[in-house]
Order: sequence, then C-alpha cells, then structure tokens
Amino acid sequence: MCKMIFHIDVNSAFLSWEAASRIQHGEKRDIREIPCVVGGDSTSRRGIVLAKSIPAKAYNISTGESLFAAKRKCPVLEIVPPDYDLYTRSSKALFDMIKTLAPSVQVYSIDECFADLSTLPGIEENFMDIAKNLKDRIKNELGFTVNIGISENKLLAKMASDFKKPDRIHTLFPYEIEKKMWPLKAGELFMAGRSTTRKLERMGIMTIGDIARTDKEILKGYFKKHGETIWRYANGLEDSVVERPAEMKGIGNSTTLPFDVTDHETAHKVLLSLCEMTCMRMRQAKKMGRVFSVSMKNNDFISYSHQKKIFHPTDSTSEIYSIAKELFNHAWKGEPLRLLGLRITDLCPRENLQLSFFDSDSSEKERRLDETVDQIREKYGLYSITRSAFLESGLKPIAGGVHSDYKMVSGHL
DNA sequence: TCTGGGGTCCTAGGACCC
DNA sequence: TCTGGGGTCCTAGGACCC
Repeated sequence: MCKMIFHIDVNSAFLSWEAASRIQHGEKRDIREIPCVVGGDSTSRRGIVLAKSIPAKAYNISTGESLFAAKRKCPVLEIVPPDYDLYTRSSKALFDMIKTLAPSVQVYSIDECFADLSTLPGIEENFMDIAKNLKDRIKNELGFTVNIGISENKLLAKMASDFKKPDRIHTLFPYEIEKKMWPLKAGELFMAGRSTTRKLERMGIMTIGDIARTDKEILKGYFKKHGETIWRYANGLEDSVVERPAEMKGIGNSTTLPFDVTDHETAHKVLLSLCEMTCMRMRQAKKMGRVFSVSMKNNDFISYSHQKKIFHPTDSTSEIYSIAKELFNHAWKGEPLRLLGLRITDLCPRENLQLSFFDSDSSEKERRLDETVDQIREKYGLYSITRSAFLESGLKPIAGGVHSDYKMVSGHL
C-alpha cells in the first residue's frame, strides 16, 4: 500500500503574508511584484533579509544576508519590518484550512506542513485535482500562494515543493528521482548544509546523484551518522510518519543588543530581561527545567556557552536569574558582546512540583509573585509591569524575539 | 558579511562508577 | 602502579532546519 504525502510550503511566507494583509487593508500595490524584502532593523544590528520577493531574488538577494549587502545589489529595494503577530495568525489560518481536508497533518514550521492523504478514497487517481483545489482555495480565500510537493514520503515531498516557485504543484515519486533530483547540486538536498557541502566538494561529490552513487560506508566514514542520512535522502529513502511533533525539549531566548555589552552590570540586566521572557514562557507551557545554559556572541561572531544542571527543577524567574548571572560570570572572557542568550532544557511537567525539604516560605512567595506578574502581563500587556532597573538603560525590559505558538523545526523529519 | 532568533540532534572528551 | 573495559552522565561545540 503506497503512501501519498503532501508537503505544503508558503512562497516567501513573511513577504506574502505582509502583501496579502496590505492588500486586504486597501493597498493597491503588491509588494510581491516589486523588489522588496522583509528585514530586521539595521540600527539595532538586526539587519538581515528574512524573506524576499521574486523580483528581489532576481537581483541575487538571498535570505539571511545583510540588508546592507542587499541594498547594494538593488538600490531601489524596499524593506518592510516584520510583524510576527500577523505571521502567527496567517499561519494558523493556513493550517486550519489544511486540517479540514487532510486526515493527518504535521506542522513543521510556521509556514510548512506535511499532510498524509493516503487514507482518502480514490487518492491514487485524484491527488493532482486535490492538490490543485487546495492550492487555489488557499490563494482565493487567504490571499497567498503555496507550493505543494507530492510523493510517497516526507523527504521526497519536501524536495518536490522546493522545485520551481511560486504557486506550483510538483511530484517526485521514486521513479522520478533520477531525472528530477539527482542533477541538483548537493547543497539542495535536505540536511546537506554549508559545512557538509564544502567537504563533499573536496571529495569530488557535486550533485545529489553523486551522493546517491557514493558508497554509503565511505560517507559514514567521513560524516558518521550524518553520512548515512544524506546517502539515504539522496536515494529517496525515508519512512518517518506524519504526526504531531514531540514534546518541546527546551525553551530559550536570545537577543542581539543595539550596542556592545562591556560590563557585568549591563550584562546582568540583559540576562534579567531574557529570564523574564524565558521563564514566562516556561510557566505558560507548564514546564520546569533543570539545565540552564547562557550563551554569548562577541564582535568576531565567535559564540560560546556555559551550562549547569541543578538538582530540583524550577521555573522561578529570580532563581533562574541568579543561576544565569553565575553562569555568565564564570564564562565571560571580558570582551565586548553583541548577543546574550538563555536556554533551559531537561524539562519536566510542572505537575511534578514537589515541595522539597529546601523549599521555604520565600520560594513559595516567589512562585506567587511570578504568577501574579504573569497574570498582569497576560491581561494588560507584556510591558504593563516592568522593572525600574531598565529605565533609561537603553535596554528592553523583556527581551527575546519571536513569541510564536508554533513548535519550530527540529532539523529532522 | 554592516551578518536574527527560534529550535533539535550528534559527537567528543572527561569524570565517575563498578 | 609496568594501570582494564564498559556504561552513564555532564559539558561544550558544531551542524542542521526555517
């Protein structure tokens, strides 16, 4: 019994959603049709391309590059700021629609999902019509276009949706691999990133077909487990199930600062602002954690981190803040920093909360304080209650970027 | 490169235990 | 001390995804 898997991918998601929303609000011009990117704020050192229109792509502008470089390639380039709330709403509308049609849907990222349609009656004959109907319904009702990739497994469906864009349906069944996938450059393969591609090139392996035809043991020798993964993917071999993603393994936030941090006091404030965000998210998720990691990035873009495991799990802002300070003080080499991050792992459900011997009145008080602050922020907005230490500091009292409900990608299918 | 922010997984080395 | 071998845990860093 053959599977029928769709991979649905929004074309230039952030930019398309921005365009659809503007048109809905009466704007005549369509930013998808001019050289335009969604990008961060350059003055606060977040200036990179997050999404690009097709005319922008024609200028050789790529996602992730600096707005400065993009602007140099195309002086008339328009830059619009991101609106993550809009993207979260657009994403939800899309997945809600897909879920009415497909028996099983796996949300893979804010703008991508897999759908297993194998159990739909007559799917073997009708999959093209079903895909076309879905694609057009999204376009007509939601106002943006998607690519749909179709195959027997998730890997091939995903590779297929990446073929020519926008507003297209592509198949990549096993019999088509040789013709449609093997001629592509090695780096186009899912999970063959920059580092892998560089090493492959040195081995004379240039295309996905080259990977497929290389002895699996040779790749395993060079790349360990990852070597087997790319060999299997290059041969179209993949059999994971379309399902709900697993539980979150960690919660964290990081922030690139508008100016370099050069002293402990400022660094501690930043850590506090990150604790506020991360701990609030922990409590919203009803999780507590035991492993805490502070990461730093300096002006040479060198990153490093320090972590520590504690005995009893916690979600307390003040407790985690003091751990974060300690980790930072231990790890910081003293050079100017452009980024600080905090991440909490080894999570457990909050229900498991055990009042340990060490629990005191003060920790109970802190719990109630956290709860109260959370409630106020929920009701009156994130910044309705903030710490006075941040006044005139030039720092945001609560730091950490995109606050989205969606489970992000895990790198594996 | 005037280079974000959210994730997961894998590996390697050292500590520790039996 | 002419010093085994395997398992597990912890930490740091790197690779990958969008």
